[in-house]
Order: sequence, then C-alpha cells, then structure tokens
Amino acid sequence: MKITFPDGTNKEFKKGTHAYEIASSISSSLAKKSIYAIVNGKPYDLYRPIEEDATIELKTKEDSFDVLNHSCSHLLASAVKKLYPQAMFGVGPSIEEGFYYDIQPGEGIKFTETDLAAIEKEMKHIASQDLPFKRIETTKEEALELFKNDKYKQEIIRDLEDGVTITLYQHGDYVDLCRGPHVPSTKFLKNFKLTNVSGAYWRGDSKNEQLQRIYGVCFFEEKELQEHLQHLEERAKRDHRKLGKELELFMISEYGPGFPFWLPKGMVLRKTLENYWYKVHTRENYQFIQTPIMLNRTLWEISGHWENYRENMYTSKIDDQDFAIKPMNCPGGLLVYKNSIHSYKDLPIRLGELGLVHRHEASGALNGLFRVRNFTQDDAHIFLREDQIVSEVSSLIRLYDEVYSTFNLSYHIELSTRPENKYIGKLETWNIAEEALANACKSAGKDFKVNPGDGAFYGPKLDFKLRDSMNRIWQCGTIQLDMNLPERFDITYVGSDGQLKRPVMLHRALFGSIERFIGILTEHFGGAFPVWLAPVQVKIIPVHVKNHQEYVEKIYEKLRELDIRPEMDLRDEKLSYKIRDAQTKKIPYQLVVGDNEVEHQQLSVRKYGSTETKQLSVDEFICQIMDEIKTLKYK
RNA sequence: GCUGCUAUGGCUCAGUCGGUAGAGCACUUCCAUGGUAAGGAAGGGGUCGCUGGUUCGAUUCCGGCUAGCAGCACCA
Repeated sequence: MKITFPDGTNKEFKKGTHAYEIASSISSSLAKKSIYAIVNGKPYDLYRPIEEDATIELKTKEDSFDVLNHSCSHLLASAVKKLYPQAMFGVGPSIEEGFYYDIQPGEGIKFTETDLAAIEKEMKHIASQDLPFKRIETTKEEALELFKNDKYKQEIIRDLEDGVTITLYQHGDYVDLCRGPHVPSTKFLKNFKLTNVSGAYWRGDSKNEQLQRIYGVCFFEEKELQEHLQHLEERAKRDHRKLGKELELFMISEYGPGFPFWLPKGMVLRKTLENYWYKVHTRENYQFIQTPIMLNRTLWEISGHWENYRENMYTSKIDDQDFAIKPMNCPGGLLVYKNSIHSYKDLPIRLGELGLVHRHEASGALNGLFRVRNFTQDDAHIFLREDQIVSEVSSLIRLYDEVYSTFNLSYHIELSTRPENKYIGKLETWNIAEEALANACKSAGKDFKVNPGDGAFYGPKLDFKLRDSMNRIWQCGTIQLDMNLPERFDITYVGSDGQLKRPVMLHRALFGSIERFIGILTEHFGGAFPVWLAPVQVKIIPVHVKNHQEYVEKIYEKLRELDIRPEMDLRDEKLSYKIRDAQTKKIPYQLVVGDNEVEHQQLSVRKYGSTETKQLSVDEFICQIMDEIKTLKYK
C-alpha cells in the first residue's frame, strides 16, 4: 500500500503496517515523539494497523493534549471501577483544560476530596504497569451484552445506529466504550491531578438524575503540570471576589444575593469607566437617555418579554396594575424613538443608555460580579436605514477595537447567523442582514468566525470575545440586528418620498455589563489598575509625620486641584510599614516626603511593583502622571 | 433550581471527642520619631449564620432555612 506524507512524498509499505513503524522508517526520533496519527483525515492510534493506501500525519506531544487527557479519563474510570466495583459510567471526554468522567459510584456513595486522593493513588498504580491501550471492534449486540450492568453505557450504545461497528478500548482488565484514539500505553499518564468533584446531570439535561463528575488534568511533562497548578493559584489570587474585598471595591450582602453594593473605591472605578464611556460615545455622535426602571406590564407584552421571560422578571402590583422591573432597556429606547417623528435624513439615531436592569437569576448561577441580579448595561439602540448598516456596523467595530485596546484586551469576533427553524422575518431580510454584518467586519479589516444557526430568533449578531491576561475568554461586546421589535412597536421614519418606512434597529453593548466588566478588569489587571482607572492614584507618605505633614498636605491639595486622586498616610507608623501598606493596596504611585524632599522641593517617587525610587520635582511628577493618564486614546 | 461542601470577632483562620471560645492582621491608647514591604507594649471587640430538635447543658450532634464555594442546568 502507498502511504503519502504531508509534504506530498510517498512510500510503499506492507499492508497492516502501523503508524509507529511508518514513523520509524523516517526517523527514530520522530517515532519516539509521536503519540497518534491522522490517517486519511481520521485519528488513528499509533499501533493500529493501516490496511490501505493512505495519507498520514503524525501527531506529537504538542498536538496531543486532548488525546492524553482523554486517555487519562479512561485511567480514572479504571481506578474508580477497581475501588467501586458497582460504579456505572456516563461519558468521560477531554476538555479544554483537562478531562472529566461522569460516574455513578453506587447506591448512596458520594465522592469526597479524600476519595479523590485514594482514586489518584490507584490511578498512579495502574498507570505504572505500562498497560497498552488496545482497540477492539465489536457489534452493538455484543457491546450491549458487555455493558449489561451499566445503564448509562447501555443508553449510549442503544442510541447508536444499528449495524455500525462499535469500538472499545481496553487497558488492563478495564474496557470502555470509546471512539479513540488514545496514547499507546498508560505509561504516558504520569503527570496528572484530580482537581475537583461535583454533580452533573446525565446527558446535560436538568430533568435527568445527576452523576458525580470528577475533573482532572494530565500533562506529558511534570513541569507542565506544576506550571498549570501554579497558574490556577495565580487565578485564585486574582479572583475579583477576593480582590474586591481586599481593595474595598464592592460588597454583596446576605440581604441582597446577587445585588452588589459599590463601595467608595469601587465607585471611583465605576465612575471613571462611565465617564470614559460617555466621552467616546459623545465623540461618536451618540445622544444619551435614561428610561424608567419599572414599566407597565402591557409594554412587556408588546415587547414579548412578558411571554418569554416572565419567570426571570421582578414584578409588582401597583393600583391593581402589573408592573415589571426592566430586564432590558430596549422597550424604553423604542418609546423614546416613538416620541417624535423622524426623517430619513436624521438617521442613524443613536440612543445610548447606561441602563440598570434586573433579572432573577437562579441562585446557583450567582458568581461575584460575573453573574448578578442587577447590572448596568452600557446599552445603545441605533435606528437606521438598511443601506446604512454596513457603514454603521463597521464604525462600531472600529470603536470596539479602540476601547478594548485601551484595556489591553485582545478579542475575536463571532458572527451568529439565522437559526434553522425558530426565526421571524423574511429569509431575504436575514440574508441581507447577515451579509451586512459580514461586510462590516471586512470593511473594518477584522476576521470573524461564523456560528451557523446561533443567532437570536429576531436577528443575526456579532459577538466580541475578549481574551484576558490569563487566557480566559469573555463575551462582552455584542452588536445585534433586530427585525422583531421595530415591527412590534411599529416604529417608522419618513422617507424621501414622504412615505412611512420601517427603520432597522441595532442593539449594542461594548462592556456588556459594567459590573461584570469591572470584575473582568479586576482579574485582568490583578487589581493593579492602570493609573487612569486606579481608585487611589497616589499615596503621599511623610517620613516623619510631625515634621513633614505640612508639605504633604500642600502636595495633596495640588494634586486634587488637577483631578488626580491622592491619599495621605498620616498615621504615626514607620515609613516601611506605610510603603508596604500602599504596595499591598496596589496604589500606582507612592510619594515619600522627608527632610531632603522638603529642602529641595522634591518628591521621592516609587511606582507600584517597583523597588526603585526617583527624585522628581513636584512639576516633573505631575507631568509624568498626567501624561500617563492621557495615554488613553480618546482621540 | 440540582449535587456536594462550607458558615467561629472588620479580615484570614485555629479550636471545643457536648460544659457558652483563641491567634495573627486591622482598630484604640501609650512608648518609640522612624528614609522605601510589618518597631514594641497594653486594651476594646465574638450569645461561634438563623431556627427547631436531642440533652441537665448545644458553637460542637440531628433536622429545616439562609448565604457562600465547586460544578451542572440556565444566561433574552
């Protein structure tokens, strides 16, 4: 048979040769590095015989994280099976950061942290035996017989098409239903850790019972595992709930789960962010509105929210009328638009609103500022003509690009298109809208990924997925085309021919939710905010309180006049104590004032995270900090 | 909402195999008057989340509730 390599060359091999031998024939080092292969586009175990002409691509450790972790999930299952012979197994895939296995350990048994340690030990024991992963092909009937004591595996097998070949993988005496591929043997599974255990619905359906899901992660090298664990620690350190408490940004009271309180320091952050938002949007010719937080039920019936989201809306009866607290700002925006007659010449009309919305989220969904029950959307509704979509959306994309880069956040764009069945509006309009969004990306010079069928029922959308300093993805920005509400609210403009026309409507948010965005920024910067955002920008510290207080106060007042946010530390403590305190609070600048400084009218300037100090005149320092604040791209 | 875990001074945590609690930090006062990540001493502060039960006695054991955490489900 003829084997063709990625570079286009080919070579003859005996039928039944496997990828490892083929790799060896090229070089022994390649064979050594290989973990599995792609044969004719399909994943293949390294030792699985190849029976016909094929293209082959060898995958090394670098490309095999998921295969390794998938194999490790089998190892986990085999260890659990040994320790809990009654256990039944759901699915055990690899995931982005490792693997998991859904397990029903047996009547009345619940895994605990201590059990994980014991399971991990058993895994090490099994892995050390260097058991090969053997691929077995079988029939549906045989598979059903083999797994007759496992109702979950049975259910999976029954769902498979009749007559198909079912593959099993075996290491030692443990056999699992699996498509493969796997690492050649358990000896590759050395550097792993079980990270946690929790409940998970069978087949991801909340109507089903829950299995216990054990999570773990596996690496080829010990060093990688250690790095990963350190990374997790770093994340925990940067957790915005922890930093929010330490830096006194916000709090959440037991009296209002999911309803954050903003503390003075957090409020500065928030106001600064909002001011920045107003500034860039004013430049972009937005007008601003504020619509009521509570509106009559009939409005929510028109918008369709009453029908679809009533369960998650806060409602109240007043004077025998039903009211609801807004879960979205759009109906308010639409009423503002309808408040007057608009000419085609006035479009686009951009109505921005930092709108406080309430949604009753499930208790288990709440998570610091990331998932709350009231939050402020940096919303805007743009009413425009169809022929304006491309230019409007592409200038929006440029705006988003500018704002995200201000925070040093990279991102990618995803275009979600028409759902296959559940959608409203004409197919033709959808096609125009989808093309307009795609063209807008192109004209802004941005690539995008398509999520077919992932759009809302009322229109396609662009989502902006941000990547933070710890490589996590957050969806923040969105630009959604809406063909539903303009219809429901019957909004119009007067065309050049004097006839009433229906405008197109865009919903868009840049931060998404101010609360969540602050949470993301807190973790992204690890609490060490850039100077322009930092709640306290400068800490002024006298070496000797009695002797230097006057000078410190003078500096303090001067900075305040320039809208810089200083604080003085006049406590009767040692200098090093106060430096430590300011560093812990992650304040960008510390100014130390002692005899030297007073005499030469200078400041000893130290930046957060640095141990160096610089002697600057007061004016020099002011120039420096003002410059730093101004690097913001207001344009 | 579901599964599991957790709840002790402002914060971080220890402790009581059932006899009403302790540390460090923070705070107050005093001493020290200090040059870039914690100077010293004394003091104040908690009915151990709430609520039932068992018990002579519960912060400790059991149940319920509330809130938080890890996931799952949900996220217009």
